[in-house]
Amino acid sequence: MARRNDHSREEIQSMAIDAMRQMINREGMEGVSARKVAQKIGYTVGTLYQAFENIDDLILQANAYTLSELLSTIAQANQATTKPAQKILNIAISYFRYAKSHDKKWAAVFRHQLPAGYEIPDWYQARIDALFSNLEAALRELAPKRKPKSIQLASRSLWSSIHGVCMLHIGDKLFSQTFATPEEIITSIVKNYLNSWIKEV
Amino acid sequence: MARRNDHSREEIQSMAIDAMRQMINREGMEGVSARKVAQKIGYTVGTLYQAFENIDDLILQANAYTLSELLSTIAQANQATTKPAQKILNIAISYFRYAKSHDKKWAAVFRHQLPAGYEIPDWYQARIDALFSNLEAALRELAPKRKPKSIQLASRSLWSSIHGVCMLHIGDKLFSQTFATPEEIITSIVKNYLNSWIKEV
DNA sequence: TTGAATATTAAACAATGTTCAATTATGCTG
DNA sequence: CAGCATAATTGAACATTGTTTAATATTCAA
Repeated sequence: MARRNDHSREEIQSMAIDAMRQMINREGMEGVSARKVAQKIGYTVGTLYQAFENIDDLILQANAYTLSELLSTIAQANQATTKPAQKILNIAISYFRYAKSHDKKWAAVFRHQLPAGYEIPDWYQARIDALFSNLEAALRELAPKRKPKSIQLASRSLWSSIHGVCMLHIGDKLFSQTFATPEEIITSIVKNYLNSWIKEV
Repeated sequence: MARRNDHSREEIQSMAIDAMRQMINREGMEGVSARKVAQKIGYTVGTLYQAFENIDDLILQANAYTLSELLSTIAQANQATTKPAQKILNIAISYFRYAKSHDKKWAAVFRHQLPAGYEIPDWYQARIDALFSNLEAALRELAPKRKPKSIQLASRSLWSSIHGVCMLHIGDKLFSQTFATPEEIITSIVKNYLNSWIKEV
C-alpha cells in the first residue's frame, strides 16, 4: 500500500517515538528493536526507515523527551527553594531521584553508546547544557561577585560529581557493601564543596 | 579433531582473553565478536564456548586485567607522594589519566552494560573495591581520628565525583564547550572537598 | 482514466550470540 | 597392538539484530 495517508510522516515519527519511549521504560535499551517498534505502531521496518535515518536517530529522539522531563524536574526543585545553597543541594538530590525512579530511561540517555562517528546534534547538546544552567544560576546567586569562569568550573565540578554518584548507583551497582546511601554521599559532596568554595579568594 | 592437545583448556582461555584485550584496545567494544576472537586464536566459535560460558564471561575476564592495570597505576601514584592531601589529588588525577590514555579499555569496564540478570562475581567486585581502598588509606592518613564510617563516606564521595568527570569527558563528550579542563575540574573537586572535610566536627 | 509519484511491504543481506549433531583425534583397556 | 570409549573440535543451524531494495499498491494530478 502506498501513501495510504492513515498517518503522515510526522505522525509516524511521533508514534514511533512514543512506542520507543514505552519500550525503553518497560524493558530498557536491551528490549528495543526496529522491528518491535514497527510492529507496535502497525507498520513494517521499511516504513520506519522512511521516517528515521537509523535506529540511533530514533533512540536519540526518544531520549530527548527524557531530557526534557529531567530538566523540568530540576527546574521545579530550583524554584521550590529560596536559599541558594539549599537550592543547589535540592537540584542535586532531585537529579538523583529522577535517575533512580526512571532508571531505564535515564540509562538510555547516559549509558547508551552512540556508534562510532555519530555526531550528537546541536539541539540535543543544547538540552544537556540546559540541565546545568540551573546549577550555574544558583551558583551565581550564591556568589554574585565571582567571575563566569569560576562559576563554570564550580558547576562542572558539582555536576560531574553528582552524575558520578548516579552512574555508580543506578543499574549495575559498582559499589558493593556501602553503608553510606547515595543521598548521603550527594549531601556530603555538595555541602563540603560549597563550604570551601564560597570562601575561595 | 578432538582433544588435539595443542592447547589445554586453560591455554585457550588465556589466548582468548589476550585476543579480546587486543581487540578492545584497538577497536573498542563495538569491534569484538565471538567469531573474531575465535578466528584470531585459530579456533572456531564452538571451541570458544567450551572455554567460556558466554561472550560476557570472556569480556569480564578481559576487563579484570584492565582493572589490575588501573589498580597498579593508582597504587603507584599513591606511593609517589608523602603528603596525604597531595596523595589523594594524585590518585584522582592518575585515575583520569589512565582512563583517558586507555579510553577503550576503560570504557569496556565502566560503560559496557552486562545483560539483565548477569551477576558480577565476587572476585571481580573485589577488584573494583580495591581501587578505592587506596583512597581510604590516604584519607585515614589525612584524618587519623575519623571514624570508619566518615572515612567511607568521604572515599565514596570523592571516588564517585572523579568517576563522574571521567564519564563525562571520555568517549562521547557530553560537555559541549567547556573552558575548564577535566584536570582543573578534578583539582577543584578534590581541593574544595578536602578543604572542608578536614574541618568537619 | 491514465500515468506519475510515492508510501508500504516483504524479502533479502550480513552479522550477531548460542547450540548441537557429527566428526575426529586421543588415551585407556583388553 | 587393536579397538573402544571419551572428549575436543568443527560446521552448520537458529533466532535475532540493523539496514537496503525491488516489487507492489495507492493516491493525486493531468
